[in-house]
Amino acid sequence: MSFDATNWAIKQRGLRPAAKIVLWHLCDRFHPDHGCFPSQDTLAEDCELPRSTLNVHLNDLEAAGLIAREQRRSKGTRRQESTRYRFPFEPGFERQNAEKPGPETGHGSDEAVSRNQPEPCPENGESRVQNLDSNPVREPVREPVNLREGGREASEKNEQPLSDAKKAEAAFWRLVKNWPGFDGMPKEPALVVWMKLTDDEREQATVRFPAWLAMLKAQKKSHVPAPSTYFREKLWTAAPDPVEAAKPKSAVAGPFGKLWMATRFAELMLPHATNIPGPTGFEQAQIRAGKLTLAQVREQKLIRFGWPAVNAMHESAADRRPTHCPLALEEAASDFRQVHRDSPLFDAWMAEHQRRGWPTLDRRRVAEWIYFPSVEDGEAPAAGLERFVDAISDYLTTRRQGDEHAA
DNA sequence: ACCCCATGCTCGGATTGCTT
DNA sequence: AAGCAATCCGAGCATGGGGT
Repeated sequence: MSFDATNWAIKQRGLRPAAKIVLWHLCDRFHPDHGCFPSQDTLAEDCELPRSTLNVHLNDLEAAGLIAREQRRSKGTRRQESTRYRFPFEPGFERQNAEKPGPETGHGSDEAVSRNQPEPCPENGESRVQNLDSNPVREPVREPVNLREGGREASEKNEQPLSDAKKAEAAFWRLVKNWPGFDGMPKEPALVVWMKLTDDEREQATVRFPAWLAMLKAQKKSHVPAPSTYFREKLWTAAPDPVEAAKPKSAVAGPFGKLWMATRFAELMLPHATNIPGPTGFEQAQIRAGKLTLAQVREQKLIRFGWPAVNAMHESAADRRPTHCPLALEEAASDFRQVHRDSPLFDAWMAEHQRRGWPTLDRRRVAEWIYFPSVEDGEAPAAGLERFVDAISDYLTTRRQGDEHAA
């Protein structure tokens, strides 16, 4: 599955609920390297819909330009195979839609570029494949735009806000002039989409472009999506914000695993929150009655409110939901060792928690095996914890500075 | 010839939610 | 409550191919 793809699916608006579910499951079956080709039976089962209804929604999604279907046949046997589904964020999708001549845009090469079977085809109406011209994503030019001299000239001297059309156009050319492979692409669709963005979106698209390119490179993507796709799908939102980029990168980690527990311990090693609520009226009464001491109340409050991030992790873990954990802790976490929840070592760890005033783990709500910093035979948990803290000292320093800065 | 596979499509009926 | 539209569902047929 692809988180990016499902994330994209969930952001689509204006679809019927069931169509959105179909799109989501399609994206769930999408693999960045291999594509997406679930059988209709599989998809229908995923969506808990009958196949007939599934087809209705597939048609809707195709008409909305959110998917393109491509029938496949086995090369050897010519037997029909499950349909391949393409998405707008895939390079092939863009090329099919952008270069196919349309009644309004009028652009496109003479040769067919669709990978669909030539017969039946969109033109003859025997719609076993998509009707490319029904794609509403590609919109007609609403205002004349100068694609050549005007834009380039302006780009040379223009440093003002992107508020009027000419300046926005200039910014467009500055951004795309070095776009990989843009020479051979049609320019107009990209410019049209660009002009529809808000000033703020154009700025974000520009600022984040280098980070986005770097991200593609890191992902070893061989193809850079066309500018029109980048603008239309707002792909820059997937790239780290230059400000946010300074923060540690994270990964999704399951509860009680190495990285999850390392994150939990790292959070506990940070200074606790200071906005701890005072005793409630009931607690004050209990203190007056001698049933509780003020210190006990404060201790309980600290456990409940002192490390909100840890409590949030505990809540997620109760629902078996993972947590985003900083990858900076991964190396230190690799030394963690499994501890059984019914073992004396687990008890010793919880005793260490209590000694430090930390929230403990409930034996009944944890996994059977939990990872803790490695502890030698006869050694107290505190020693293992100390080694872990040493190993992540840089991370903790950065976090403390970050928290101070944020405060 | 018959069956199978994977898909596209249509139809009538049921359900649901909204409006009057 | 009645009417209406949207949505969903199950059944069935068609297409284009392969396998036996």
